[in-house]
Amino acid sequence: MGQPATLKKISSQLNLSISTVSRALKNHPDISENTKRKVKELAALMEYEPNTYAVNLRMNKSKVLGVIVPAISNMFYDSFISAVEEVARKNGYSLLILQSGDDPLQETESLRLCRHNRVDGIFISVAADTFSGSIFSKYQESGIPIIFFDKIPPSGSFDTVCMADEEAATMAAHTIIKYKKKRVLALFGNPELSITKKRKEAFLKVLGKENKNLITDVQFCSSAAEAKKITALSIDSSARPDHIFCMSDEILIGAMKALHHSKLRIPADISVLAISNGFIPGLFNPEITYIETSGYELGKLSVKRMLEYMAGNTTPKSIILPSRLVEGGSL
Amino acid sequence: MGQPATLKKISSQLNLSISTVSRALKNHPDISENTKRKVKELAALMEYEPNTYAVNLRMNKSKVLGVIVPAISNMFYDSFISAVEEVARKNGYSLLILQSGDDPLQETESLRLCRHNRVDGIFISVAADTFSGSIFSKYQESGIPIIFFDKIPPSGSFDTVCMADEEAATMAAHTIIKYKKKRVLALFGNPELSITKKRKEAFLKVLGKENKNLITDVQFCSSAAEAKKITALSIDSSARPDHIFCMSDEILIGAMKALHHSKLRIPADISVLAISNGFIPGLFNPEITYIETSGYELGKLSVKRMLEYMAGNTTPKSIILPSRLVEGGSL
DNA sequence: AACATTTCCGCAAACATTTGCGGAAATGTT
DNA sequence: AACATTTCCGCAAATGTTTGCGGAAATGTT
Repeated sequence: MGQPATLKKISSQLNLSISTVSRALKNHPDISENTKRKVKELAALMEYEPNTYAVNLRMNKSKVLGVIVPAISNMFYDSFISAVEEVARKNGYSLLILQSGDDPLQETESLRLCRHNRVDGIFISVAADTFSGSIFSKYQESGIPIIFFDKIPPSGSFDTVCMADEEAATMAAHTIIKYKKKRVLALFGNPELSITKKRKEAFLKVLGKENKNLITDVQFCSSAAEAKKITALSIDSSARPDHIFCMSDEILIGAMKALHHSKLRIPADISVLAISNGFIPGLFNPEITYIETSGYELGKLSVKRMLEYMAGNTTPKSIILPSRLVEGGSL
Repeated sequence: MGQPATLKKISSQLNLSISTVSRALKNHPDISENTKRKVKELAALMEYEPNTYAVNLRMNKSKVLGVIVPAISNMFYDSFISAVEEVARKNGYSLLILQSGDDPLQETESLRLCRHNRVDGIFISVAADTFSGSIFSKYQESGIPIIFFDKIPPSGSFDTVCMADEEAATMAAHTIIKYKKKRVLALFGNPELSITKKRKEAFLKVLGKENKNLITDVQFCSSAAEAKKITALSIDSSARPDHIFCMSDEILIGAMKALHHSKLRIPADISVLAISNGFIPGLFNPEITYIETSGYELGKLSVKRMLEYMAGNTTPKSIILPSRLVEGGSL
């Protein structure tokens, strides 16, 4: 394996033209079976591998998909990326991965990098502070398909693949009512995110009207540490909640740390319900009951939509992944 | 943002040659400040972005690094990738991510994809079943630098960046002795992996000679489920261990599930010590004492080594990341 | 004013590939 | 045997850059 083989080298060895070799390797009908065989044999021997850059330059496409997430080191995004990688690979695509670090500047920079690397499509879960969709519109106009997943821009008509946020939150609320809880501490994430808004509204819509004698304390926390602090404060107060609802894994982790510090028993003294990717709830004792929002499934759906889009179906779609209740022992 | 701008378009608008525009944008001394200014202004206006493929083709390098891991969805590899992305980005590199799924075939295929995409360097943690380093040697001969991290091939002289496996295991053993444990259930991972071998040997080296009246039960488990089963069996047996040592996060999770099912108290009835990336131990109550092996730090070291290598320092190096004990409440 | 030097820029080749077009040779049709 | 058709292959342009080389114009030196 010295210098990589090229069409030129193969062609000169066989006294053929470059174009003939190129066509032979792609089974072009113009080329006789005989020469095809000879070319393919030599190509295999020389471990020929087409130069992606020349191909991409010529074809003006890259067979690479960009993925932009706030952070790679996060169970949800991991499973998402993992699924995307799997399906993408099967369809001949590779993945370029960028983190935005929840920073709009770095997010824009990542978009630029995607364009710079001429990716064929972009998956993006927007940073917490991304306020406007204008940047995204600009990229879409330039023809490169963008699929938004999980966290989507607040405005604009884009292609989105989301959890059934309303459904999950509604399901959570109904479950809480079913268990006849009296005082609920409801922990939500960053209030600026559409995902938070959607979940909160759906949650309150049910708890507000269906149940008069249920007190709901809604709190926002944008980190596990904050969730821990708020939970600790709440369970030490005179009006201790008998239930905690956590909008995400991160929040669940914070809440559980606070609960561990107290001597409260789950679910006897206080019950817990979360919306989660599924991994974290299983680590606690008892396992936490949760409403599943699978990053893995979301990933699969996203690639599927992307391939569809690239096949020509470009009218914006909003795809929603249904959720389901997974019983643990915390409720 | 219609059709992407090219040097040609800029040059024709300014009545300059392509080469002049190219040079102006790179501050070549041959070009006058005046034309430089004009060119740069128009380039900015047209949102010119050099076509990576043309550049890569011409320069024969890609500014992309390949990362091959058994699975993306794994706390350790996440944090590793996260660190690599951070540092790589700062140095102008992007990341191509592939999973091997612990499958040697897919691993080879991933290597092929890296070559196909003409990456400038590869980071790889080998699949469990990768037996020989011959494939890797072949790639190295072709000039593309490969850095092995965490799980490295059993033979051959390669560039490696590893945890201080011996040190960590030795530290674990000494800690166990210090706490005067009598019966230890020691859970290790896949026995075929060099990382398992190294940790097991170092661990037994200490426990074997320094302490005669300490019984060590060594078991191998290649999944959390298996670890759970083995732990459950062990703690139900007549000779119940008073300590459990877990070689990895995955094993810790399995062991803890078994412990949760029992009524044993930690650390009163049974103590726990793990080698871990740091995230999982903090989720339990009490938090598990662990010896830290930071994927994040490993990632930083790996990129550093890669850059060094690409700068010309190509004599193989074996870099080791020291470990430290993090006190929880499980011991 | 004649020459040497510097400043600034363009020509053209090269990177590896794809593909429309044209054309020679072989085969088929009267 | 003359013509039409098919089979098989090469020419050349195009993709967007980078860069060695050469050369005209401007400036500097006697």
